[in-house]
Amino acid sequence: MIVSQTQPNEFTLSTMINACTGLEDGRQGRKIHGYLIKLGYDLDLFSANALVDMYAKVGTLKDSVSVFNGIAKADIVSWNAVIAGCVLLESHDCALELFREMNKESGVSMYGEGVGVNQTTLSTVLKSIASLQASHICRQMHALSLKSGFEYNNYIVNGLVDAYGKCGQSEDASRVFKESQTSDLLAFTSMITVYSQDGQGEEALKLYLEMQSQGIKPDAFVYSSLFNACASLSAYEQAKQVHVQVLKLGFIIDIFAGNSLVNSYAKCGSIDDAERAFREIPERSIVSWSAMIGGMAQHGHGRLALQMFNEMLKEGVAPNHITLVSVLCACNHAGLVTDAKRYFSSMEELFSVQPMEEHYACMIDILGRAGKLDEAMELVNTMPYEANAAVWGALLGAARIHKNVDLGSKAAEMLINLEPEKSGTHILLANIYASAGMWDGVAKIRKVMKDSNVKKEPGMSWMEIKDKVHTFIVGDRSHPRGKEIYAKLEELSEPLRKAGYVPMVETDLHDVEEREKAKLLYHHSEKLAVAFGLIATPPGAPIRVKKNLRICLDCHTAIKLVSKIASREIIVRDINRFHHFRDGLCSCGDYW
DNA sequence: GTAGGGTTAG
Repeated sequence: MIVSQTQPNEFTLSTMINACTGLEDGRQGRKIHGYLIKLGYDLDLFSANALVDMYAKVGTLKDSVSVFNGIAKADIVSWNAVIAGCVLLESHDCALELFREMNKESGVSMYGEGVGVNQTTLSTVLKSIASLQASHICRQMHALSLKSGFEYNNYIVNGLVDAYGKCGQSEDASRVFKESQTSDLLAFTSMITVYSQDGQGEEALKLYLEMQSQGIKPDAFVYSSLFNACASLSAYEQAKQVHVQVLKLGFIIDIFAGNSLVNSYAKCGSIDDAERAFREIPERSIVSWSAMIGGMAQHGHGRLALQMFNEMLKEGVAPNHITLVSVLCACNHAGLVTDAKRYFSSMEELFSVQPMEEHYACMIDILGRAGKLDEAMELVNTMPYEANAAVWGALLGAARIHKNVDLGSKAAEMLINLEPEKSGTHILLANIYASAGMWDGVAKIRKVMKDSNVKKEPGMSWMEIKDKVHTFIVGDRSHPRGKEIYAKLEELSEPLRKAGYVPMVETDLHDVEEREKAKLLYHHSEKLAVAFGLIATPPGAPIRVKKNLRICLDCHTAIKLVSKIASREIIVRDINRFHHFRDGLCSCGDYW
């Protein structure tokens, strides 16, 4: 019997195209497309939609759009697929444009019923909104989701939480999340991520507990965000606990969570734990290396950071622009000016990374800190960028260290123009005036701050004991062990005085009486936190403190002496870097 | 048939 060969029909072929998409075989997909045309099936809507999807995922956006444009009567799946293609290839404006066009056709069009939008459409478009950080459009999409009754769909909830979060609207994200009452893992992850990226580490950890109490099983995504929450809180014990849970759950730690863990331990003040975590990552990526090098830089271990960088190069890993910022940063914190110059001038040739604004800012900071103010200014004048706040900030810092009133006032003026709301500029300038004995200048700044209503941003410090984070604000007595803390400071005042500590009352800009001022200064948040550390941890244990601003000059001096008097290692993470106080000295070498 | 969450610097 003769069996005639069966010709594939359009159903078979569209199924095969989907298979190619799944197998990421774009070449095969293209071949089948040829078949479809040859057999005259290319006008079949199912096949065309499959092609739009296939080209977007394993071909080119151009081909995807071209097939889409050839569809006579695109249905909602065609639109969703082509929009998803734009999102996938990060043509977010294109995605929004198509979405608008699609809406235009939502009414009664020349083909009759419009295609409308469904949950898939909104969920896809929300991703573009997140990437573009378009908060205005996000609000519109939210309204549209409510109008369409999609607010309880997990994809939509997750999309809205994510988009609001990326647009910097964490309160809206949190409202959507709470109202949805979802128990979806991805929505929880998005919300936890929003909190941790918004500096609300406590909220992130709380939500993680709630998630567990609901019996939702976490995965590696959740942990990478959680480690970031620990990093932002500088919560070392928390990071360790979460790390133990990851190990217990038997996750072979994935690269993202591993990188977050390295970063977290470094930011929590333990560079040794960070390095152990780093060594345990099976296949280290450029992010792992950058995190490790950046961590060492922040801790002031410049030479070690450079060694790490060389090790990375030996392993054949190419640095990116962030790695090189970290390398320069390492040179900066360790005062390695010559090395920095070498890396800066050869980075393009050796690593094909063109110096960006960040690299210039870093290099200017290095030169300025080292007292090479002329060289720094020359770089400012010759670089291909307009000097930004980072550059003027670096110059202001250099002017403070090297007591250069002219440069200081110039930089401060520029900075106040660029960032009028920040009080730190005024305070640094006051420091410069004070160190030059220009008290009328200090008084003038005090007046300017009062008149222009620039409030000194409240300094806060944190100290973690077991799994609790204790917060301190200047002069605050509400801590349960407040009495003991103040008694400890009182007890320290005599040995401090004997060791040469003189309160630097002059540069304090609080508008209060002189005597009141000395008291305030002595009860700065970082001093309270350190005193608490002394009474709440066993003798000899390191004390880890985090501050939301730069550590103040007076506290820096005092804590150096306390480290000697109390024989304690004291680690303070301020907004810029770590200060390791030991035996009367600080790892920053007093340049920060 | 079309849709979702995570990492490094300043």
